Amino acid sequence: MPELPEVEAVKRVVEPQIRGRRIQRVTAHNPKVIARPGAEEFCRLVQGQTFSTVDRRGKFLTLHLESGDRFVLHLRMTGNLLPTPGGHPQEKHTHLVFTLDDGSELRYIDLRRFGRFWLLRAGEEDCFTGIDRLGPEPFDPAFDAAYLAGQLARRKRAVKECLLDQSIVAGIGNIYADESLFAARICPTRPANTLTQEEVARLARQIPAILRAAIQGKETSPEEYLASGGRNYRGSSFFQVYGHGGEPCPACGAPLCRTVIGGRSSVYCPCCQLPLTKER
DNA sequence: AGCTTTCCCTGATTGC
DNA sequence: TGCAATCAGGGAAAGC
Repeated sequence: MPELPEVEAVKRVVEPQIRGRRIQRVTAHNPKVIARPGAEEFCRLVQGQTFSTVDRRGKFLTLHLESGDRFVLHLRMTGNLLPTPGGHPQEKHTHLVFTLDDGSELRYIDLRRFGRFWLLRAGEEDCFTGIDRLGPEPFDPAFDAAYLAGQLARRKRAVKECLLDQSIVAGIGNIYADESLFAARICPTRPANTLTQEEVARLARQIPAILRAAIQGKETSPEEYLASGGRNYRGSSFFQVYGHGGEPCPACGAPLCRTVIGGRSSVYCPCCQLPLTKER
């Protein structure tokens, strides 16, 4: 489940491998991963173009082409973007293959087929992908305690659900929502509008800190990335609470609670992240 | 506008 | 051994 740090890791490892490479051919094994335009037109328009830079915004990647055209890509749950040498064995669930001018390939692999590609022409405004509806990047100076307080104050839903809302802040998924709330010592079920100023300030500070640390931990080489099939982010030993329900809290030793919030599996410490009490 | 529900997908796991 | 039910979850869309 790639979130901001994993998508950033993909950007960093993929960009230098495709930049300046000309696309000789595009093969769409599964047309459904191409949301716009149709698969046939997509392949025709992209063929012969040359890759330029790669950008990340929230969990979206934008692969720029030298013409000014660009792909937008969302990996959703199980998408992988994998540069491979020519002749590399093809994995199951490979939906899209870009054959490059040095014989290497850029492949899109996605077990559950939730991921999507969009092609936008040079200068074309993006009102298709959802990037235009994203909230600020967690590293943007605009994402501060005052902004977050304003967003949370008008919502009654659980604070964790708000962190998962991409229009409030971009890039957080289930893992880093739990990790950020643990670091800020806030119970994930707390109604968003009941957080104190201090709690909001802690959360606004911890979110970028947790994500920055995760990005640093995701640094990978092209060889290592290829060997993992583009799934090097699967490791979870790094996490304090995510995936550790029932185990002792790393801070206080109390058993971590597992519950479901907004349909998402959630883990928190019942001792460090106290639920709302009457005094508050 | 905010919130809830449903849908899209397949592999792993569980139950009979 | 085999088959069905359940779960995992990011985001769009529809309905309240």
